[in-house]
Amino acid sequence: MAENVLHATPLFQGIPKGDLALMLSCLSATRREFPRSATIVEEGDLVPNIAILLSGTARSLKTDSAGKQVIVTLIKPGGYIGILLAASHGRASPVTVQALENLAVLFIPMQNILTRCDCPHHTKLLSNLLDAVAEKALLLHDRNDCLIRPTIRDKVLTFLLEFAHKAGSHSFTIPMGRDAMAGYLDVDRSALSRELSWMKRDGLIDYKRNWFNLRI
Amino acid sequence: MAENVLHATPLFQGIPKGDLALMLSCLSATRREFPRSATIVEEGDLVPNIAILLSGTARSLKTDSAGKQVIVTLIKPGGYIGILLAASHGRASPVTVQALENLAVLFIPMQNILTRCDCPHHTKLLSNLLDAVAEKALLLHDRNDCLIRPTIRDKVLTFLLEFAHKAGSHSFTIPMGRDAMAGYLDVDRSALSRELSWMKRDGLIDYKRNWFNLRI
DNA sequence: AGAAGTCCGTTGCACGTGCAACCGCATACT
DNA sequence: AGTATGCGGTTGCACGTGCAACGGACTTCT
Repeated sequence: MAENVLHATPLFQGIPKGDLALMLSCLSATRREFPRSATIVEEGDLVPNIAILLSGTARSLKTDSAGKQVIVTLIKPGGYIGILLAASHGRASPVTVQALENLAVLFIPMQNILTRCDCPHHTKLLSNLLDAVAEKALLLHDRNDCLIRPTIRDKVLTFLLEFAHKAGSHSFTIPMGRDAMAGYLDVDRSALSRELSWMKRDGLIDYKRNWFNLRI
Repeated sequence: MAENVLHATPLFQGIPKGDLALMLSCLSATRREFPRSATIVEEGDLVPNIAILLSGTARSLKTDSAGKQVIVTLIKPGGYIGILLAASHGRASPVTVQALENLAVLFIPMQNILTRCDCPHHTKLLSNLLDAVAEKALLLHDRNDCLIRPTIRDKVLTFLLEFAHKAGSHSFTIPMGRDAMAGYLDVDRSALSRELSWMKRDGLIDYKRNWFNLRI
């Protein structure tokens, strides 16, 4: 079961299923379990391992200057914990990662990924790792692109154009509801609904629930 | 001269100066020149090479939905062009990179970095590359952290706390002026000045120009 | 010294948007 | 069928902030 999740994870893509177990032992990957509401990474920790979530869900959150807790991301099976921190040298974690349910996590020491060993597909693994880190960065870049727009309308247009670009069509469905969309764009949900209807009124877009159509 | 810039660049840190030339030829690095206002990367391009700016300055910009051009970053000698795109597989560039002056650029095919060759310090190079990509991602993360705060005061506090954390002190100097700070936080400069003086009035911070002191 | 430029702070005003509350419409469950 | 729940749209209001314009402190150049 663990292997199924791993094989679907981008880090091990392109690596034959039969070679996975060999690679994992070569990399000294270790499996650990965490009970519900345990802390996997604490704010300020150094992270020498890549962690892959095998089962359960976790969340990363940051403590505000006022002590308020801000949820940053939700991590699902197949997702990474601290991949950026492990890839970077000596960066302290800006977030705390908590288990929302009982977790099974696979740890892989970053050092073992960097140091070439004799097991097969190591080049592929490195390439995948680099790809995963770069992809994370590009996703952050995409969100920044939306966040820096001055008005909600601009944010929404940037957001939708990115989806249209990926879909290769003016018409597409987004994989989230209004709440998540508002959270991503960092705007109030009702303000987002208001602006969306104004944009429809102005003939910029058409939409119904999660389906959108750009008329630009 | 090119080697001086390269040796200072994070990608080649920890690699003895004497071995650099050998590595570059092993990696098939090629040097190219660009005249002022030339385009190095176009929006939508695929980027198979890491590019390191040897001399001159460049900027990356993005064309708005309204056709307006938004400046994203400024690139100085020793800086990278398209490192995230080269590290990611098949991602099209979201930005255009333009030469602001005459440029000298060093191109290194990403494939040659990934595929282990016999030249020394290749592991170090890979580690450095991963580190550079992760660092870029973490910088984007830090900025996101500021951008998602609801008010200017929250943004400023997050921004300053990050600096205080890095400096290890409540008192520090930031390497940018009000314009750049306002740009980073994506707020109006005058609104930033206003909020800063209110925060001083409220006893939260003290400051003078680029010097700040947190009293929290 | 005078002029011009740069950087930063101040302020009046208007507009965008966060906030709260409410409603309509689905789907799911008993 | 009736109720509960979740999601999305609507609206009045107040407040934060973008915007524009101006002034002061400081630097640079002629």
